[in-house]
Amino acid sequence: MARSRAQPKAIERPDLSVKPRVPSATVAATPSQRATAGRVGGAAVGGSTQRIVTSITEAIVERRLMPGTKLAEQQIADLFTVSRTVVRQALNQLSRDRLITLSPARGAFVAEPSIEEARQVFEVRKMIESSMVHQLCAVVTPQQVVQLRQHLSHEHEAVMRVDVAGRTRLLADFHVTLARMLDNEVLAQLLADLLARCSLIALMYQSSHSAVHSAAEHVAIVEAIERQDGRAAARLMEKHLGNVECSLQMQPRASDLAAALRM
Amino acid sequence: MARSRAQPKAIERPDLSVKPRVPSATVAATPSQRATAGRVGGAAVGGSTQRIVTSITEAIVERRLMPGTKLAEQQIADLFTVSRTVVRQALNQLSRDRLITLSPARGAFVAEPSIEEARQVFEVRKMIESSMVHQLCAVVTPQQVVQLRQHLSHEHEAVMRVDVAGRTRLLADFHVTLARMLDNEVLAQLLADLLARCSLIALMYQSSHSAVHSAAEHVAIVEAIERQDGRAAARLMEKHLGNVECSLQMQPRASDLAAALRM
DNA sequence: ACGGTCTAAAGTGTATACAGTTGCGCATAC
DNA sequence: GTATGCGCAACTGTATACACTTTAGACCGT
Repeated sequence: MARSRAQPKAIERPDLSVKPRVPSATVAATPSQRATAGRVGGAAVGGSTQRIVTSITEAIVERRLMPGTKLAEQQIADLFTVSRTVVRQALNQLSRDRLITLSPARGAFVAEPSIEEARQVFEVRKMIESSMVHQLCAVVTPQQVVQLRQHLSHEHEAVMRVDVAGRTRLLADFHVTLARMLDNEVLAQLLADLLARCSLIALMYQSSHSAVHSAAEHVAIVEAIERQDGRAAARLMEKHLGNVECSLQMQPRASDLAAALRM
Repeated sequence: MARSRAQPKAIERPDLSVKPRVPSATVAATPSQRATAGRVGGAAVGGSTQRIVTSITEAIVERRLMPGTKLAEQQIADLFTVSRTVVRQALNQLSRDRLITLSPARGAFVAEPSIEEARQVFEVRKMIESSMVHQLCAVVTPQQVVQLRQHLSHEHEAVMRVDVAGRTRLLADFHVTLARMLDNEVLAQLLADLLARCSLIALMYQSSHSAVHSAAEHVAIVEAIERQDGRAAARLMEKHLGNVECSLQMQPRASDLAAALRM
């Protein structure tokens, strides 16, 4: 064996498994799994690639892979028992999703979004989501309100039982759920993309904006939607996102400091 | 040579060249050229890949490649004198940009966005761009107004001299220019992405909404911005996009008919 | 002892080789 | 003459091989 390929299957893997999990599955599943999505029975072309993308995405969102971590191709290839070719495809997709950054000839690293980038992402989210809820108010159905209320109760449960991973996912899913209610897949995917980046941002700048707070604001938004009060809903959404953003900028934290030293 | 590789350099290439062009270069240059962008002197890692992405993107936007056209890997590899490995990377990026669709085990084809998808894209654009101009009105500088006026005059010139490719590019650039004025790269890239898709949509459903009309509406928008009248600007932008969209849906045209027959 | 340079190992970028699948054409049977 | 089945050619998907870049460790010079 010329290189480091040899291990029978996996050695010292940091838990890059593909778990089924709760029946939400939106955030981690969204950014890249659109490209070569289709096909069920036969080939499953992007099958291997997609499996890797999903695993790494989940690993990043769930904080098992910290920002700045190097992702060596051969190492990943060994973990998943595929060739580097497939791994490279996956890394390219992840790079497009802004979850990792590719440094030419040096390798792939888990992204470390800057505070400026965070600001921009939240600004875009405000634009999109305030318009979104505004429009939703005009066309929302009673069933959809019920669905939203159910989601809120799920959020509440997750917060209560201090299920960090679960509540993070649910809090993000809330926004995608709103997008899907407008029957606009383009919007939903766009937002899902931004939310994945937000997950990374949130865990870099350790949001002090507690989950409890977010959940409460979600409740207020849903109430405005139920009243079909578009203006209020839009305003609440903007405020909500502003709060989340503010609680980030407060602390240019450890990980960022480390990044600074590295420069 | 086992396969069809043999031709010295290029044979019967359908004009996939990389032209410098006018100093705008935004639409075609935007969607994918962010991933492995950096580096100037040495390696130029994505260099080859990026060259292919750019060429194909331009070819699609400028109607040299019609929707539904098959893009065979080996053929492209021969044209650019690279291996299929590089071509596949490029095709993956293009697929992520929604400019082509990858059919597993069948190959890559220039995308044929559906009318429904077109509707969704325009809806998202309305959400984003109306908020965008609204915000811009609050922070716009005199220099920026001057810049916008210059852009308008370029549009006017292009329309006058019936420069189809140029005017299409400029009309799209107008929107990206607005985005960049908010100092929000995330927003600009997002919008550029949507605009590339719009180019494809526009040339599939042959917009009857004449360029003259669009240019006139752009003028009205800039005037509102100059007055710093956020409400008016947002309303005008929504109306503008609505007009463009409407003029598409009117005619489910030839290409779409062909697609229908193909099914 | 500290700093610089050289060398070797590791890792990325690209090309090639191979295996599996799809699609098309031809031949044969009805 | 038409329809159906078989076989071959082309092409995609994946693995492997090779070249070049980066990087870290050792050795030498100051």
